[in-house]
Amino acid sequence: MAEENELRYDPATIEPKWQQRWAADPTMYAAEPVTCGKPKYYVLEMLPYPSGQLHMGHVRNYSIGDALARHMWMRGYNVLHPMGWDAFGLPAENAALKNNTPPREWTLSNITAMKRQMERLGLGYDWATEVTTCLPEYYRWNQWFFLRMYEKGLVYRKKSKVNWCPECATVLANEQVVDGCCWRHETTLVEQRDLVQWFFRITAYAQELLDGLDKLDGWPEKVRTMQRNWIGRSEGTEVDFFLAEQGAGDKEQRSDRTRIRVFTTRVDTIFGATSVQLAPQHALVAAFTAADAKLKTQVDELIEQQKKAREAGDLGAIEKHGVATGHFAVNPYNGQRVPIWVANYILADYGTGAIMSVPAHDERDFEFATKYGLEIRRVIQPVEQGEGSESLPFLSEDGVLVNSGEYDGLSCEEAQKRLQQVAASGGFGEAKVIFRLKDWGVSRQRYWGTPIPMIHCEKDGLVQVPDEQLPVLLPPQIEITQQGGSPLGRVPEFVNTTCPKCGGPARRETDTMDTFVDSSWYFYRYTDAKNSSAPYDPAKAQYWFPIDQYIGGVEHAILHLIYSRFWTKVMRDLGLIMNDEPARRLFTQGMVIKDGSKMSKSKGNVISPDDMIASYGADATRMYALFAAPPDRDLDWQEDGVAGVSRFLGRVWRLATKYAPLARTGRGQSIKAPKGLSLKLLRKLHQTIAKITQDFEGRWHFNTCVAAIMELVNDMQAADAQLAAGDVPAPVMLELLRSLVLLLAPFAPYLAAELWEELGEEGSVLHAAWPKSDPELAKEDELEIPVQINGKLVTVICVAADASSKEIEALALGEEKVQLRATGKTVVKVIVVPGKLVNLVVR
RNA sequence: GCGAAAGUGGCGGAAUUGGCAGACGCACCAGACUUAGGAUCUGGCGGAGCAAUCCAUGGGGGUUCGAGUCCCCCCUUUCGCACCA
Repeated sequence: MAEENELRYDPATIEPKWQQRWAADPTMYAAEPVTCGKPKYYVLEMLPYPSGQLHMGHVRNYSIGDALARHMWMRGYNVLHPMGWDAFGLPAENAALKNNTPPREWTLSNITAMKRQMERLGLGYDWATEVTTCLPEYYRWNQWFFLRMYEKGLVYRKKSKVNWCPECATVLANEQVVDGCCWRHETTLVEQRDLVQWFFRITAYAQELLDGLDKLDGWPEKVRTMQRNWIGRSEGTEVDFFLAEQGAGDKEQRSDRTRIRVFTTRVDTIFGATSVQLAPQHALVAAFTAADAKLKTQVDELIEQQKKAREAGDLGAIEKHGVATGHFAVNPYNGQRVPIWVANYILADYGTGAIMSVPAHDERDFEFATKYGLEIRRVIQPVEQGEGSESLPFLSEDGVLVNSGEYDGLSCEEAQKRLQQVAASGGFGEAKVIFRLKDWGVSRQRYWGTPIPMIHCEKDGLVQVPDEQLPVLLPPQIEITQQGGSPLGRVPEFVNTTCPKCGGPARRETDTMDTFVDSSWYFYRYTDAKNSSAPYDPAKAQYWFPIDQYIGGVEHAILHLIYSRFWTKVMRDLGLIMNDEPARRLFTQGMVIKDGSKMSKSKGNVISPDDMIASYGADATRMYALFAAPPDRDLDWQEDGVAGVSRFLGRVWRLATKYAPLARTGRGQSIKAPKGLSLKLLRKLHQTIAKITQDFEGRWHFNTCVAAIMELVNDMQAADAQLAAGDVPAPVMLELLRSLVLLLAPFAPYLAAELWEELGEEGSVLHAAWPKSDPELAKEDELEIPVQINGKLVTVICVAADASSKEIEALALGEEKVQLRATGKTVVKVIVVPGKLVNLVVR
């Protein structure tokens, strides 16, 4: 029995042994000083929220990052591979409510548990640079940045309609509203409330955020497209229509008139404007309805329709309704009076919340005008009359103006320029670029977040907390309740303070910051995590940045990844870094699914990493996560597959332990002109090295890397009888096993460490040099190449690797099967692709 | 509706530049060893056929000596955007 156990791969023994040894050396995964002279490599996985449990998505994410980090270590790079915790946020407060545990305790104990899981997985992080965002030593720098940004005019406060999630009892950023619902509560409709809020002026960087995307060629096109859409740049013109008051005629002074500013991308069609459409929430509508109860009812109906559509998550499909206000507006270009309508398809928060309606040249306006019988006036004629060019709406900008007074005959493009100039000189409009991107609302009426470091003084107004008073600490003892308003507002010791300017009594700001502030710059902190006098040393950040490879889920394509790009640009403008972008390359891994759908508690299809590790070990679990699918695709978790990888690791273990004694005796001897089995296996080895090395450099198809290692092991195992008979000399065996272990090291670090020791190697496999493929050895001397007739496979011939086309052709034509098929026919053409195939065209 | 990605055995997937379709693994079948192991080893495993062969990469067309790969049309799935004026 005991003897049998020895012949068995037992990760439950091997892995904890190494885990203990590694834990005893905390510098094992530490980066070297910036002066070390090695090229640097910063590999980063997105930091997790400390929910208390790693899920398979984490395991996959970190297995990819860890394999890359280990590979780069072995390639001789100075590697920074850190980990931290995105530790502020609502779940801690919910847990506090449920279990009566303070958020801080709950969060910190979750961190301990998850860190243990990570260590059990054997992930190579330098814990000396660990960042925990809920600790004062971190969040004080959120406050510090807030103040610097305030000083630069990048932080401001305004009363505005905000997205309010009744479930979270707090405000949400635009980015956190998904289909009109809360991103955390997918069925909870977000309400609009009027609140005074703090904002970051991300729109100041809108153009740069957009332009930067073109240079981020190491990012997935998908993510760049999503960000482009989100930023939503649009070039056009703002034009003032004037309210034509009843009876006022044209006598009134232009300056006294009420302006209705509209935004349009097609000012060239303005002579075709037959109405002005206002969003139901437009300020002018409020003025109209105040004097018109019937209109008010109708407008309220429109607002209700919009709300319902939002609820259905389908604002785009809303049926267009509108109501005429009875008021009129004057087109500034031709003085024409057009009716003012209110319509449910006009968005209050885009552009000016008002449009000119040109039914002849806009699909939506056409639909609306048709429905309500509004005039449709063509003002653009196609350059070339073609089929369909006469039908309306005519949307192309490839045309010339008609029915447009002095502008007739101009091309659309020319007309746009001219009309913009006219508007500007006439003082009733201007060329304008607008963005869909809105400023980032960061106020949250929650407890578990970074306190905003501002003070309200009756005498001095808004006053910054002086730097030397940072951090503004979260009060430790607080009763978490579900009632609305800022929880900090209920803690008098927190709220009541003195004004730093006048020394008089004052009140602290009680809002906390959105947790996306925390994750916008955490990766800079890793470079200098213990710094207590600055967020980080700019020299260290400059050495490490940009991040060479960032790895995470595509769900952060907008929120986190746009905020951190913004933050990087702000820090650059504060002189704290030199780079424009945080990460050179971004990799978005696919989801881990089970039976075709996302793992979730409600579906009961959640696979626990702990269970997998307990059954098959960390190596098998990690390796399966890399083997089951290419990393950018979704991965269907199949436990039988993990068992298969575990069996494979067992084969490796048995093979290596069986031949390690022989291999050890080969140390120091050189391999001379290998032949026969030695040559065959060495050739396979060097092909495998080349394949895997290449994959790490570009494609990242780790599934085929693992498959390649399996092929190598299968070849060795198939030769077991010959190996046992001593057909392969000791130095060759050493080369084979040593390289096998090195290739395995990024994917199965525990087994690699164990076998490295078994082979009698000194030092850690982590810093052993990655094997180099010898192209001479990898080259086949004989090739099997297919012979086709008219593209159909007929036979396979064996030729020398350096055979000429003529030789190959002769060989192919001499084949019995070929002759049989070719009799009575003419060989029209012979195609020989050296090293690939022969194709005979016969007729 | 617009845009992107994808569609290959019973399953996950491979085929990096147009060149032997199905590597590697799972599941399954047969056998060996032993006999109760989630063990190991050997062999088989897209379909039809005794076979030679033929048919097969969502469907249809095309380019080519040759197409899973390139082009056109269509279908399905997933994701993103969706009255953005």
